[in-house]
Amino acid sequence: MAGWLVKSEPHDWSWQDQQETTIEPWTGVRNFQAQNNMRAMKVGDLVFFYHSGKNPAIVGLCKVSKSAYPDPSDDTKRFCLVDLKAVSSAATPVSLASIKADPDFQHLALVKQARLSVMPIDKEAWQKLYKMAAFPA
DNA sequence: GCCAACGTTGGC
DNA sequence: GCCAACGTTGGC
Repeated sequence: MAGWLVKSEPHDWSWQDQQETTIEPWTGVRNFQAQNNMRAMKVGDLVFFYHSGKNPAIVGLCKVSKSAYPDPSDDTKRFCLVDLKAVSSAATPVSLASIKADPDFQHLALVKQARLSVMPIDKEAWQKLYKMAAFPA
């Protein structure tokens, strides 16, 4: 199963905000690589919700509730977005520092490409991160 | 708040 | 089509 990670700046859109809404159109992705990743998402795929900025960490788990469709607010018609739904909160947020400190995670785009805001997470890394975050069943 | 990394834009 | 300049993101 494919796993993903999306970043959000908490002052802009936080995990708190995400939980208080049912479905959130994931707008504002204006990077082709990130766009390509979003287009590869399927309904039901799970997505880590990551806070950038101060105390960067994986804080929550979302599910794709609608796969990529054109962003109606985009005049250039170049960009798509997906809808995300909050699933559960990490009992133990996984900090970027701890991810960087673990040799198993050195290949992740999160470590190697700081500026990419939507990225795939391979199965092994996903399972380990999932355990570390201790999501309630 | 600063600075490094990197993606995008635009001139040639 | 290349490359320099610029803007933005995000970690510290």
